[in-house]
Amino acid sequence: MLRDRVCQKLRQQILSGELPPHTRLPSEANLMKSFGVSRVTVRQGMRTLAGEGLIYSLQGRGSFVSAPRATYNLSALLGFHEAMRSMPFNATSRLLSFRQVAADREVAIALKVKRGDSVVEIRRARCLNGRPVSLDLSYFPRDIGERLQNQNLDGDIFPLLESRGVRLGRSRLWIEARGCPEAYAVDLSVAPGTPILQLSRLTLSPLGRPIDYEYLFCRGDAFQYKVELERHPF
Amino acid sequence: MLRDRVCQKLRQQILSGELPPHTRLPSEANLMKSFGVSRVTVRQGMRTLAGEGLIYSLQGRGSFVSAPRATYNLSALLGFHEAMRSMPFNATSRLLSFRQVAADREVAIALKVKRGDSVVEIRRARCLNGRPVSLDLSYFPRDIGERLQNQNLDGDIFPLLESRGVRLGRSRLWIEARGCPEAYAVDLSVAPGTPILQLSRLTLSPLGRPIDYEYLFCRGDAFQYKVELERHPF
DNA sequence: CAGTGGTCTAGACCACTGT
DNA sequence: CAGTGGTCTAGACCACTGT
Repeated sequence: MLRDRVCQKLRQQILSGELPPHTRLPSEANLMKSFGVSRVTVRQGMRTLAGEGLIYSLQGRGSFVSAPRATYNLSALLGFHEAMRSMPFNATSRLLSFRQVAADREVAIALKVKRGDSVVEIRRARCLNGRPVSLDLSYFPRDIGERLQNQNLDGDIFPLLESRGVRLGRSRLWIEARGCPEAYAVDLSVAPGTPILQLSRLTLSPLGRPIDYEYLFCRGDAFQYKVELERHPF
Repeated sequence: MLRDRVCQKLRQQILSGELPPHTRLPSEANLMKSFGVSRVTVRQGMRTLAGEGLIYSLQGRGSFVSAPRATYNLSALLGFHEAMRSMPFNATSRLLSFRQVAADREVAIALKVKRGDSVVEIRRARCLNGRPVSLDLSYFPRDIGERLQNQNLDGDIFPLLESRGVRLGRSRLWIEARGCPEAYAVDLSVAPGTPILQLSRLTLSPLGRPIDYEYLFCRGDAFQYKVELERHPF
């Protein structure tokens, strides 16, 4: 179909990052010419992309690439790629480092190990449409972290752990807003001090053993987070 | 706008129940004539309604009224009307009975009262677009149920309770499929034995006191239920 | 076969934005 | 003012369904 050609071309350019967020798309008149189709057909294609959340239009000004704002349902206990699978975004991860470190106070308490005990730290950057949206710092008890050694960590860790015999149960989540620490500013492409969301998530085995304590430093403009809440916090 | 006239007229007919689910709408050609608009305008209106989930189209056959299939997020601890507020459906409730009864075994355990103790029972029918979708049986400890006496129970009970000083905390939910009991078949407009969903929901105060034990007998074709799950039940 | 929705064209007038 | 997206018309050809 003609309209699909318009969709696919623009979608590819957006998902690849070639057209970054808030870029103006060619005008409808230009798209008519370059694709050799009528205006209705151009508009049907644009409407499809708008429905996917990839573009938005402003009368008198033009159509623009949306900033990806995926809904990340944190209570479903899904990894980043699992959660993004149903979204019209191109989700990628990049392993930054994998090392053994001494547990600091917070990590030690969360993972129920002694302060200074050796734990496995994994740092990864998550991208949507080629732009960084979050930085993940995960800490695992040593015996569990070792099962991830020499694995491909560009995907989700949860399914990987499960395939290696680690069962997951429930997780607990804390959310706060803070200024972006200098150490993470470059990887997130924001200025230090920019308000970001920090999520801390502890995932437990079905029997309550700590499996993973994770910090996510998230650009606030990238996600909508969803957490099922009690009616009133108490 | 012309297309809005098409939308509004059809939407009103669907929400009022005048056009029941699976009814064929007038053909696009007929709508063009009766509204005096072009085909594109008719189709834009139809697309809006399809986006709202109110109609669906089959090539070569026609366009039809959708069966309302709302997503009812049960874990959010919302009442029926609260949950439906964002849906394009016309949600109504009807009080069937309000009485004091002796607690049977299951209710007594759930509400932590003695078997045979007096509890308040409220029976209500819930409708979407004028058609019955579920039958609710709610049981309250007597002191709480009494606060609902002489209240308007056509809306949600949760906000009503809260306005009368009862705080709600969390709820637990059980789901099962069963044949529709004869006693409820008429109110649900199904034949006895038709597979329906039975939900049992116990709602607790923030301090863990049982507030409400509720059975929902739901037509399976009316809802999509959503419950956040643990990764693996255990 | 007649009737349905799916796709597409060429053209019009409009409201709105920015210069 | 020129350029943008928003709405709408009249008409065409098509694939599909049911008789």
